[in-house]
Amino acid sequence: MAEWRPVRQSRTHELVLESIEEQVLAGQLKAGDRLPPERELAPALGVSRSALREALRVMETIGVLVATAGRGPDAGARMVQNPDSALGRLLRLHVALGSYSLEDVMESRVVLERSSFEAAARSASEEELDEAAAVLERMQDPALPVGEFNDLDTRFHVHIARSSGNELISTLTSAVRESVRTLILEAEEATGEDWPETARALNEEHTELLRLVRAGDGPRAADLVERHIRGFHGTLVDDAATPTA
Amino acid sequence: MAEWRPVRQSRTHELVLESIEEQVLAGQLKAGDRLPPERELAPALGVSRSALREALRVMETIGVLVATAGRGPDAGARMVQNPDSALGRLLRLHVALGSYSLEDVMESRVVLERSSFEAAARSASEEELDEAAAVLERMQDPALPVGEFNDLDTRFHVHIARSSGNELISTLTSAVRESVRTLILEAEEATGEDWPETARALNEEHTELLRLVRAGDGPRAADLVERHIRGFHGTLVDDAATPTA
DNA sequence: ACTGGGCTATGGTCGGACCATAAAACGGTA
DNA sequence: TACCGTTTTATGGTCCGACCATAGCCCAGT
Repeated sequence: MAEWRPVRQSRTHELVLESIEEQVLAGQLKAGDRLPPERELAPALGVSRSALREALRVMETIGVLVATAGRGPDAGARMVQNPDSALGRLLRLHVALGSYSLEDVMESRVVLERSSFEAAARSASEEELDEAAAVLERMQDPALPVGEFNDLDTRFHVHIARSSGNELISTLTSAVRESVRTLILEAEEATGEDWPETARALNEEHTELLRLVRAGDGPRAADLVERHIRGFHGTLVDDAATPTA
Repeated sequence: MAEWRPVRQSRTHELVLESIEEQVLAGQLKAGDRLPPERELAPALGVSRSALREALRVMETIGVLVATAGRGPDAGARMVQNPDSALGRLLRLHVALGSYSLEDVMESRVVLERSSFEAAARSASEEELDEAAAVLERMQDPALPVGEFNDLDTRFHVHIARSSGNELISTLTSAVRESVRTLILEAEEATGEDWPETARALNEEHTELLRLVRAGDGPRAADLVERHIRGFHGTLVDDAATPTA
């Protein structure tokens, strides 16, 4: 006997969603296109404005739509391509809810960033690497607050990912890194007086990473970034296992 | 002079969202917890029910909340962990809108699945691999419709990813594969009378992949899955470049 | 040509009514 | 007491109509 899932028909806003999604998948609704005003579209679809709005909100959450009030050609609901914040929030919440273990997240970072660094060593432009170098420069300041150090750290990694030329991998890298932002931050703050030494060591690794990428040495860069991530996330995983240590 | 982004205060539902997200991040709202009924929560937060509902809809989209009507302990809005469909829809729409090129998607699959197969070769259980084998078994039928073949194909890959033990990577694998589902399907259908031969070749590769995983030969399995993906996605990318070819 | 004040299109919010669903409470009968 | 059908009620889902907020547009007056 087959299994029977409840059919759960209706839920108007889901139908609306399907309808819009269909248009997107069929290519009839492209990035940049404007949707009709809510007050027109709702009756055209035969639903209430509230139901339509809930569907639009979903699209907005996914990062394929923005809505701005007012008048003129830029007002109203427009299709866009902004996956980053959407993916970020999604992973952040799921990590917080424990959908994914820290080990899994660390392993994913390793996989994604090995690829990023290898690709960056192959194809990143001088200009992009200079920007990454500028980020590292700012991280040298020993008086830098931990929070800012952490943000620049993320920025460096994401920058390399972007420079690798693969939009999807760099979006994923950014989202995964951001999902453990507070955890990393807490771990860094917990180092207490050892922080300056930790920061120095991290800076050294980052500098070497950039050097290897510049030298076009993909394999070595990949290996180092793996050690780099395991090194720090590793302590994180350990701390999580023995909280008071 | 620094840049000034519009501050865009309010948007009530976003504030509500932040408030809920805060509770999740603080660990005060865990998977399985129930939220108060909308009619209580809305006034408690000082917002209208509609605004609250839009925030809840966002949470639902992200896959951290489900809402069911009715009475009893299982009714109402509950926190859950269901990232898969959320990520699937997100990537599917973004691929459709052209946020990511086919090359990027293919490259991401390579990166993710190399890791999956390597890990599976290391740690997958006999039982899980038997299930993967059962999927392959069903794909042998030469009379199988292309659509079903495609779905089973996805299932095989996702199954291996799951068996690798990394939830995050397997979720990503599934979502990425699903985002190009229709594209792959169209390509397969376009093979016309060559389809049986194509299917046979794919089956052969799948069988060999499973054999390598069973043998615990991670490196070779990774290399083969890379060739496997590039082989088929490769034609896809080429076709996209020259549509009428 | 400029400037300022109203106009209007558009999304955002609100409150309240009503519908749909599913469990729980109830009550009657064997 | 055990069962079964009916009613109640808690809960999300939908709809409507009003009003608020925002930002470009239009036009009158200088």
